[in-house]
Amino acid sequence: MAQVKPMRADARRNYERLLKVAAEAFAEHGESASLDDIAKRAGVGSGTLYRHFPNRQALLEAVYVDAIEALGSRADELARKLAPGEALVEWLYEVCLGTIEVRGLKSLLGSAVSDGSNAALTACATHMKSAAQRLVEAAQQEGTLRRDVEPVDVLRLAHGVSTASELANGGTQHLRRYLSLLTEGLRA
Amino acid sequence: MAQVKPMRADARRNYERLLKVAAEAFAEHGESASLDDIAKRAGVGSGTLYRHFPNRQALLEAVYVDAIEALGSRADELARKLAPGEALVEWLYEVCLGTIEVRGLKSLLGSAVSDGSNAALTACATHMKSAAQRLVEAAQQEGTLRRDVEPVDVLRLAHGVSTASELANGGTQHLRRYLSLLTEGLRA
DNA sequence: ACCTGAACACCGTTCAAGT
DNA sequence: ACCTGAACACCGTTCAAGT
Repeated sequence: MAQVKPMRADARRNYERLLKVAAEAFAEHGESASLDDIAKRAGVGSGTLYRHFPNRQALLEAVYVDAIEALGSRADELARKLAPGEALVEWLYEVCLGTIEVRGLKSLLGSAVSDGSNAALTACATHMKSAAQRLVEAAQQEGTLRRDVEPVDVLRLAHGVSTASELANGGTQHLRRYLSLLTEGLRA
Repeated sequence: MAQVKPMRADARRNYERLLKVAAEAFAEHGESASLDDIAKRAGVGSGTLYRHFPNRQALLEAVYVDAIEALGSRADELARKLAPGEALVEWLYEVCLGTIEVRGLKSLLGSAVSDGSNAALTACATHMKSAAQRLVEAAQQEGTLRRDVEPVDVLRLAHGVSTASELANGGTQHLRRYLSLLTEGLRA
């Protein structure tokens, strides 16, 4: 595999400034924060932003890679602590909570589990799908989860539950309840 | 109640042209079709569009009132033909199908069942909610639907199921299956 | 009373010119 | 190799001037 060529010092500095500022901007203004504004706040020409991140999805992915990684690890932690079925339910809860609380994450995860999925987010898509797969297969093995659902179905439905929750004042008051309705339906 | 003042002939003509063109534009380009383009295609200054429809939601609502009315009537038709529980399920299916196939309708129904709901769409919001209420209460009476769900919950969750379905190639291949997972969870 | 369209303040994206 | 920022083609929205 080709080693990634190290960036020039100024390029690396700009890249990191952009990431930092973008994270703040997405947190503040949501997933549709102005890219031009991000470049300006990072003290960088707009072209530089495009050089590093060819589109909004690429920037979103770069900003939230860590959060996605964490969700993946969380799946394994829960798998060690809880029975498979419970681990899946709890993981889905945390995924939903993340997509609601960490503004911008939802858009990214949404396109990650969408079919016409951008090649650029294959990375985080496969990461989420493999985490889901481990929990789904274990729960099916255990016999508590329907056998006719695939990992990607579960992720899409969780995305739907987040969307439904957000319709209530954009909050999380109903998240547990809405999710439990889904998990009732998923039960074997 | 105050009688609505009849519009001047040219105003009424513009209003109708705008509605017609907007319906085409939303169908073609989705709910975020360019308003400026709609005005141009209707042969009207952009200010005229704003005079009749102060914002995008207002225009969306005007375009889809009929479709919403139809969904409401459909609820009652189904209630006459089917057992309460089945009527609710079938109605939700048709609602989801509508929001996926009639581009632009989803955005409108989404904000209709959202809490921070614009006063302007109270009309179609109450319409959908009352249709849902009739089916929900009947099904609860019958004993096939959980008693801890409210009509608005059901509408929000249906919106979530549509969203989940759209993540699969924007199609309806999985709609029945995803919806049935939800209705399993809703069963008393 | 209603319409027009220029004007404004924003977008995202590209690319020639600079270092 | 990378950066800059002007330039372009778009938005939505407002409002003075016209009928």
